[in-house]
Amino acid sequence: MPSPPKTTDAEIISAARRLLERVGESGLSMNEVASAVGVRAPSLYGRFADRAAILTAIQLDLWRDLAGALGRAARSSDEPVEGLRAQARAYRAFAKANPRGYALIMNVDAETTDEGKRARAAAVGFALPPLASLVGEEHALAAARVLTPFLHGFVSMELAGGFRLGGGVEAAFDFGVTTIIDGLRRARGASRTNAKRSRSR
Amino acid sequence: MPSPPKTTDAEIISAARRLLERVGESGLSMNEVASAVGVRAPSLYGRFADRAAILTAIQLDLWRDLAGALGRAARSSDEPVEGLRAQARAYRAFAKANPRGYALIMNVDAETTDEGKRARAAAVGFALPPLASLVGEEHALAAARVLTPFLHGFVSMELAGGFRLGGGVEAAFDFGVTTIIDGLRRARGASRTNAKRSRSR
DNA sequence: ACCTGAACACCGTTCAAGT
DNA sequence: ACCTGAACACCGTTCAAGT
Repeated sequence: MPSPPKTTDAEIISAARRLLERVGESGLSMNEVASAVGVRAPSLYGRFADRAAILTAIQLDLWRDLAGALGRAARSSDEPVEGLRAQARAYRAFAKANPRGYALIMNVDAETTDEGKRARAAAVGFALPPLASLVGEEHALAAARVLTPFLHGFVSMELAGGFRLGGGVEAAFDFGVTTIIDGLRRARGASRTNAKRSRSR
Repeated sequence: MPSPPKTTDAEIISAARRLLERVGESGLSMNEVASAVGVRAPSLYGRFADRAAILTAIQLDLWRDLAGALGRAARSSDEPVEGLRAQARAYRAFAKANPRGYALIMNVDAETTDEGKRARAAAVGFALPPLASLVGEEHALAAARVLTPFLHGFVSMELAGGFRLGGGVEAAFDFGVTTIIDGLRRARGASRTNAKRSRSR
């Protein structure tokens, strides 16, 4: 006499994600996740290997959401600078909407699956085309390694309660994005520090 | 018949810090901290309110170390660009030497005491003088809000295992620092986006 | 086929008892 | 004065038993 499932993987993940935002990673217990989907803790082990597997699944979910938001932003404009600005805004908005989740996917100790790595690469990748048209194909990766760290650093400092010395955080963010894009434009061609070799000579 | 102390606060903190780097924050148990200093877990509660208090004490210790390293770097050169470069290198070196500790002090969920806030402000403050001579007193804070997020973002992405797309991470870091300093120099005076008001007109 | 209570080894924390 | 074992409420996880 087979028992019908009381829940699904997807329901567990989304319940766990909501719980994560409410109680933080260390507060996310198997008991609470289970009771949020109307089941007992041991039942979760039929679907996920352990607590870490649930966290990993949440991460994948978050990476996909972030990649989606960045993709939409990228498609919002053909003009590279405007496209980059839109992505920057979308990135910050995502982090502010999912602060605990954002911290989770950026965590040092986070385990990642191959799927997670792919979703992560996709998210990072959306900045490359506009950067390429801004600084040239061969400097796009180097440029991404300036802009992306700034975005991550800014929002994670903001979420951690930084920027308390006054002044608008919104304006500071825009200023940072503008300054970096300007700096990158200037570095175009001039710097070969981070290019493997300079062919055009 | 008074029992002599078997350990000290300082010994506990430094043992806990070593343990943190080895096993990570979630692996740092009161049992292990206690046994590392030759005592039983309940004894720790005579010195620290709870586990969170030990983590907070570790954070203060780390902020002081970071502030010390940045201060030394700041004093290494009078030339603002060279001073900023030295601080950037010191910042990255600190994070790489204390990866788990670095993650701890930057954590969203971290509690902070007033002492911690002061040590944190001191650490951030060392970049202001060279930035002031680079972009002017009134834009120094805005400039710090571009450079510091980049530094934090870069090292935390590096520690999290980012930058796997090839190319030298070292060179990428230098390129970022250079690009941002250049961008900030150019923005001097031109941008009033993030200044409260423009007096010089 | 799926869910469950009971059990195990752990954890942070409290507290009365020891010296 | 400081340290300790015992106890409590929790936690993740396993597993035999239920339907």
